[in-house]
Amino acid sequence: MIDEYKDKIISFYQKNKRMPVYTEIMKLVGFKSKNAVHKLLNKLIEEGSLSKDNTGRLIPGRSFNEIPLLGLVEAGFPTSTEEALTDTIDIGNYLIKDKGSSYLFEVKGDSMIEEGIREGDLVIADKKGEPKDGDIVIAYVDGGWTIKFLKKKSGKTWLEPANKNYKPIYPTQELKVAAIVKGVIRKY
Amino acid sequence: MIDEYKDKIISFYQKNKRMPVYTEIMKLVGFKSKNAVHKLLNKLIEEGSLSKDNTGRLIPGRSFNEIPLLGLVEAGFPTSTEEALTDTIDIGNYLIKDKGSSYLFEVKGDSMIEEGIREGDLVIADKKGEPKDGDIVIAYVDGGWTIKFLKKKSGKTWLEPANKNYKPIYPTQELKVAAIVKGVIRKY
DNA sequence: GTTGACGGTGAACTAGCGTTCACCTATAAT
DNA sequence: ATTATAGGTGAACGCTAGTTCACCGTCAAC
Repeated sequence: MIDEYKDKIISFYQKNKRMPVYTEIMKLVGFKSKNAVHKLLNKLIEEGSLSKDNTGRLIPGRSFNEIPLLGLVEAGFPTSTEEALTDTIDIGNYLIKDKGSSYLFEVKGDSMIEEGIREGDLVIADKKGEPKDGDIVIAYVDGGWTIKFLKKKSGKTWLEPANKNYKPIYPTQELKVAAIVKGVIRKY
Repeated sequence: MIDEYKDKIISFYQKNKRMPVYTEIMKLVGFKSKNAVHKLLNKLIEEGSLSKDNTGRLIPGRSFNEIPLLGLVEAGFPTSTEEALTDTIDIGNYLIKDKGSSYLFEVKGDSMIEEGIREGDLVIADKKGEPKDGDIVIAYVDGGWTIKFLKKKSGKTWLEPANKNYKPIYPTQELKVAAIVKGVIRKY
């Protein structure tokens, strides 16, 4: 019962990007009294699904933005119902450190295929930060944009693909590293 | 100036998982009057960074959860400052269709390497839905959990790795498909 | 049968939120 | 020089949110 209520509140949060107020929860779960809502919320807070910040305002709990991380594939789904669902992750926070300087790009071509980056994948790139040897970067080189490994050695800087069929790129004119790739996401 | 204000409000939202109230915005941006906040918000709403729902409550705009998608890597960063930043994506919504039946697993081993799924990657798997031929699945087979391609043909069902060094798995006892892989994420 | 805990209704109270109005001060336009 | 506009202060106000109190029926424990 209480889990149904929680799910409804979570749905509301997902949909409206904010927590519902008492009267809205009343309608959501079918109560006729704000006091019932109050007691429900206290329970949810007690079990940790929800919390209030220092000003007493309702803020979503972990289960609102995060999804459970069940460990290694080898471990499979936890047998003992409940338990072990401790770890959860907010994918956005996991992938994006510095929002505001992060951008997504769609990958074209197979030059990074051996690194597991395929055509159609999205890569998360951060404009901030100092690119290091070995980083995957979005770079402007010799008149075009590309995604490659950045190599730095003894003062030289060049790009290397992750595909035996392509050759390293030793810039003839300019090599501008615009962003460092921080993550890859693929949807099936 | 106004963009600074917006960034501060966004930061507040990221941190507290809720929109600030007028007095909080006052402190955030250094105003001494709630009316100034009111006028600021009207501007932000007008330019679409923010909005109010039908009950008049403040809800975050697209820029709060989403990050810009700049198109193909080949296109690089837009030259004309501003413009073309139209497309943005909320990574969570992009990857997860049915929250509540979605789980994350960490990949071990290299059996899916040719599909671009590597050790250490996280996969998003959905318990709901009917697994089809060709889907990547989390399955329990012959006493262990694994991630593989699901193959169905003429009444037979088996698993295939994406690695020439491994052989297909024709289940001797049981084959239980527990979840369908909907996405892959990798962090560098 | 009695008691107590649980989960809910209904009503009342207060703090504070969002709005509005009057007013002020630079800066730019005329 | 004058005017209009943008962007801010300060105060006042109505409304509603969250809280609290009194009360009630149901079910389980004793």
